[in-house]
Amino acid sequence: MKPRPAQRPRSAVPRCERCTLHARCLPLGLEFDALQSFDDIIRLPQALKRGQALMRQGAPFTSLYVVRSGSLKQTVAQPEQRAQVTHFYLPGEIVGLDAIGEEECHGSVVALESAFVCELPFTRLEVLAERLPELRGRLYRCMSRELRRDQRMMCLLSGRTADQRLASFLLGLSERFSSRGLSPYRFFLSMSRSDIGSYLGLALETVSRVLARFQEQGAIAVAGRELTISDIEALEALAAESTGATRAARLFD
Amino acid sequence: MKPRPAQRPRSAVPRCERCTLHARCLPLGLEFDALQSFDDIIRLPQALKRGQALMRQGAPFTSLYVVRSGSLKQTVAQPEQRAQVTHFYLPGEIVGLDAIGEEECHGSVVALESAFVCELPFTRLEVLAERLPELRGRLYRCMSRELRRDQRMMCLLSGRTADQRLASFLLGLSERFSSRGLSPYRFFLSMSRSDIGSYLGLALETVSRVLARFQEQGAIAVAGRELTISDIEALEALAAESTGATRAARLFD
DNA sequence: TGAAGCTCTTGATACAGATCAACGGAAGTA
DNA sequence: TACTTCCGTTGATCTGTATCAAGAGCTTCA
Repeated sequence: MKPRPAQRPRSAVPRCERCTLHARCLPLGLEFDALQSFDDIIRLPQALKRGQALMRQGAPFTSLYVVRSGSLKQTVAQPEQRAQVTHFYLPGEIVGLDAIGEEECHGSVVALESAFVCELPFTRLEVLAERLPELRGRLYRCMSRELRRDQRMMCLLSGRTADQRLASFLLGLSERFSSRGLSPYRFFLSMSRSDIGSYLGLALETVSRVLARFQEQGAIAVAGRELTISDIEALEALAAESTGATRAARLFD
Repeated sequence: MKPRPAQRPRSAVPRCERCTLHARCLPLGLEFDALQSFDDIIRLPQALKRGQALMRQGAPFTSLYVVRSGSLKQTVAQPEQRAQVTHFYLPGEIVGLDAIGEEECHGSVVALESAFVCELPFTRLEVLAERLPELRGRLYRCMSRELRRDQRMMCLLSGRTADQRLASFLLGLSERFSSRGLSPYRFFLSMSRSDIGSYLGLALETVSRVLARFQEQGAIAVAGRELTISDIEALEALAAESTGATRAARLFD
């Protein structure tokens, strides 16, 4: 069942401006008037319950969504293959950039916990972008940044050990939470070990084992899904770890 | 604005229109006038010799490039890590989309063989996109498509065997060549085994061994870098192969 | 013509991580 | 309350692929 957007009158102060995520969201850098226009095309935050789908793979693409609170995962199912987790979305991040220019959604997106998302109907966004160069630039930049992020992920997936993948993953989360004003050292993993494993190309048992080892080594403390980074430098060292592969890399220097 | 003579000289016919790649390139779908404008901002094809760099990681980003002929690879070097191949570019493909919105190039791009590229200075492209909605759409679509491509790659890298990766890689190349009017069954691998291995997250020895095995099985024939797909269905079966992971995936049905 | 570099192939061995299996706890449900 | 289901942990084994090693072709260049 699709959550229904509430109707609302146009308010004098753009809502986006008052949103706590404003500094990290798409309309960043828009002038007051532009922000007002942007605000007008947004559909009010929709609530999602844990496990509820925001998009289904193959469904027609109509809107981008910005996460306001909570978190979501994207999964892609390919024929003859286990569905894989391809993204985790945190507040301020944009869902659906990979569906632009196809008529259909590339993967399914599901809430990992109670969440709110703002809907941006894409055709209206395009019309608006026509007269707001700033917005166009923001959109390009977001997509380009995502391209780089995906490439970093590709580098992580080929060529790096389970330890390195997990350490990088935790550091990445830490940074994302931190830049949202939350603690970089203590946060809640809204995804299961199985989700993490799927995302990182590891078996869920491996995820569990490596986390346990990191804890033994004193880099982190885990209790269920509550995670504490107790020694971030140790974790960074684990992410960069000099392995055989790295020794070989030195030959290129 | 260029004054246009009443009677257009032959040179005013947009070069893009006569380009054999026109049907696959960025300006696809532009009207005559728009194409003319587009043509105006292109810098004439630049020649690259094998091994020559088009971009260097960290260098300032100024232009997108479209491959006219030949092929290139992108490599990303990360500290404490072997440089990894992240992309191969074939004619008609756009280099640099991942650098938009940063000031610097995300990876190095090097010619794998003699190549020609068309340069599109990005600021001029942006100005042009301001008044050509078609072009904007094309740009979004290109970036979005690349996002999906990268995600497919991520799925390939996590969770799939060496055989599946290699088979998918060959099929992907086949399709790209085919859609450029070249033979889908017989083509030249301009990249080394080592490049392929780096791209697919495999050791170069593994690439060599798997290719040899595919040949034994009658799916392909390889002689150095000359590749023939002798049984495309066999290759497709190898790419989709039902492994343990797949059996598990069936549980989700 | 040979020497020096490459790239590619092929064989032997080692190991990281998958898989199989069993169990305990938490959360929801009848 | 007991039952089911999901999630996480831990142990034992197995295997795909990396790594090490050696040699064969191909280019390039002196």
